[in-house]
Amino acid sequence: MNKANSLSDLARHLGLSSATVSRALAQHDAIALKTRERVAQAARELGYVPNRAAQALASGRSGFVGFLLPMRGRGLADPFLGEFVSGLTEGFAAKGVELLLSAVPREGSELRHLENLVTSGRVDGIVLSRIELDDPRVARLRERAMPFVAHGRIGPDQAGYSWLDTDGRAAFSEAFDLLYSLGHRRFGLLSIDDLLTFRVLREEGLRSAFDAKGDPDLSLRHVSCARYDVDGRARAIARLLDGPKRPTAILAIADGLALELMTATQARGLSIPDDLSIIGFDNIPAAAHVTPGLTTFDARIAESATQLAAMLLARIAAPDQPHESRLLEPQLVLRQTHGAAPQA
Amino acid sequence: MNKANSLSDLARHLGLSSATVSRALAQHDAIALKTRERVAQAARELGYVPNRAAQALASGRSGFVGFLLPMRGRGLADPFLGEFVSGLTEGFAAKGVELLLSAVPREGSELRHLENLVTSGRVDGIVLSRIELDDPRVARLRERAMPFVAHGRIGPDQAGYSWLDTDGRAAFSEAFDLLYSLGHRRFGLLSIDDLLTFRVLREEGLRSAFDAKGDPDLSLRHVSCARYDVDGRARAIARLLDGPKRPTAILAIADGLALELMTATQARGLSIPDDLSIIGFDNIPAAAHVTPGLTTFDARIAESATQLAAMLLARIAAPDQPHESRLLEPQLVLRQTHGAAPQA
DNA sequence: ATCTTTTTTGCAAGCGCTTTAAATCAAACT
DNA sequence: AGTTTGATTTAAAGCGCTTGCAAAAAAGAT
Repeated sequence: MNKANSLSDLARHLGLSSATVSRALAQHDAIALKTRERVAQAARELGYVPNRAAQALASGRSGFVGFLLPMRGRGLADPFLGEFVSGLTEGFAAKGVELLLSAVPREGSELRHLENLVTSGRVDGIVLSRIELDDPRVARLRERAMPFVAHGRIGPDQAGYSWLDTDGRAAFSEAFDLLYSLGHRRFGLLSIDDLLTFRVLREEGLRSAFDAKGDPDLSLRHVSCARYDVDGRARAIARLLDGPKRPTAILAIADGLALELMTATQARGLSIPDDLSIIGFDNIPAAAHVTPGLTTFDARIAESATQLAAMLLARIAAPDQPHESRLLEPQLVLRQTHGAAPQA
Repeated sequence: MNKANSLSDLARHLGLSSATVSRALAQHDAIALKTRERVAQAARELGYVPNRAAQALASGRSGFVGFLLPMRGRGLADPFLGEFVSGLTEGFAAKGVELLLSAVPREGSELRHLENLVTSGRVDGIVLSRIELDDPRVARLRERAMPFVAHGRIGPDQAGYSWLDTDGRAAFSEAFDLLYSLGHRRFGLLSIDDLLTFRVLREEGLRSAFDAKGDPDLSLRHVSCARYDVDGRARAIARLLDGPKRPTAILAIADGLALELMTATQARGLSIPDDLSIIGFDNIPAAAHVTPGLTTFDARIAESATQLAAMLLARIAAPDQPHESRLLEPQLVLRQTHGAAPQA
């Protein structure tokens, strides 16, 4: 009962050819069921584990799947990404596939990085997140015929690739309507500069609900900041809070910003929600732990990721199937940062 | 200027043998510098990217490095793991190595999973975290001669493998002394059941500082809970807070527990730090955002991870070098959860 | 100019698996 | 017994790279 370290060891032990053993282990149905069982049994006994590199070279498939981890910002320490990648990992693990975490360098071209990842054959498929309008990565992967799925849509053109998104547009409309019904008329929007589609869609949602009211008393102060610029964020928040006619309700494009806004608000001695109502988006864990608890939308991050993982594996298995898209409805989580508008 | 998809394409284009080209790209110094440059240039122009699977098969090294991601608990949504893995990824990326995130199934043997990872040749090295006393993974990897580094020590035997740890023992002594000097005499310790070495060491640190005082007025209520059991944690916290002679100062083995303790404390209408002082460990981001800010030790998680990455790459490059170990001194971050003991 | 020595390059043999096409075998018909 | 057919298995050719060893070229020594 010595160990079998290669297919041919195993084949010799069984008195079979390595071709048969290979097919048997892959559950090819050209191989008699009895043989398949015999092989599986022997493999188990001899502790045979196939060599991944050899499989990859021969088959052209690495058995890995990639995720581009942006190294600007906080990486996985960002609660959103942490939960997202965790969900991905779990989704893939369920099918025995592993995630390759490919760090996108702070500077240097992300596209070149992606290109290299693809042509080196390190991965069989890729998960794209933080999709931008007309994201060039999508175009590139399509050219290269590399299976991928996107967390988010690239804009008007939503066909020709598989995506999953959370309906931030509907959510922001809903948030506006809620606050309006609570008497708020002076609104603020705290957003980011980047052309990420999620921000564009959420802004649209707010704007359309705002316009739908046709209320002349309504006002909206819209400020935005660079995503990774701490000072810039502080300045944006200051513009929102310190100007004349401060808004009584602010929507933040994501929970991270909402949390910073809360801190800044409290630092100014204002009360939440008595002086200011705040609603965020994502429902990161910290949203529940902060005081008062942040009212926000649950984006079901981990679940989205798990679904994306399954979608990607399906694409890899059948690249010619039509593309699939899913739009999840975020759920409003009512905590303590929203309330009636203050009396003038 | 058509693309070169394989080494031999490139070699043909250059009028060299593929052996020379291979060596040139690897910066072998048996190859003339001029040739190396010529090859590099051509590779760039023809967009040649080596096939990773072929390299792996031929060289016996995959070019990947593995991390076992525990799927019990919150995965990467755990702020500690998120920051840790992020630091790892960054450390490896600096050397062009990618991290394979291998999810350890909720049930099933972690050891078997590890064994499989090793013998399939998917990774050249492994980072182990959450080390237990006499961690069997360490023994296993040693047997298999697979390079690895550990975040933490396995216990008394601290040689024979490379590790990096944060000195939680010293930290907990320091925390105790601080609280003692603030007048606290009734202490609590909120800990976990698992045989993770970090908890054992931190407990030792507290205990030794406690014993060193030899103060008969001192008391210590020590409770612990299963790590992944929400109810269990709540019960443990209740035992700490609701008994007679409630402690006036509690050390939590990690920030996650400290945060839950804070919430529970406030839910009971107690004031922090007026009624109860709390000190945690790790300095996860939430520790700064919570109100009042949590006094804790900065474990420099990301930095530890980055150092571990470098240590692992060094081991892979030179497996016969002596083992290295590093002990980082955590820094006490004074925020608002510690204060003078309440008057009896 | 010849013989060494040192540099530089090439030959060829794998690495361990998958896969195409062909061979073998057993069963089922004439 | 001779075919035919369908079910199984095998031989062999790679996949694209690395690397030990040998050969060729260049440089130095005599």
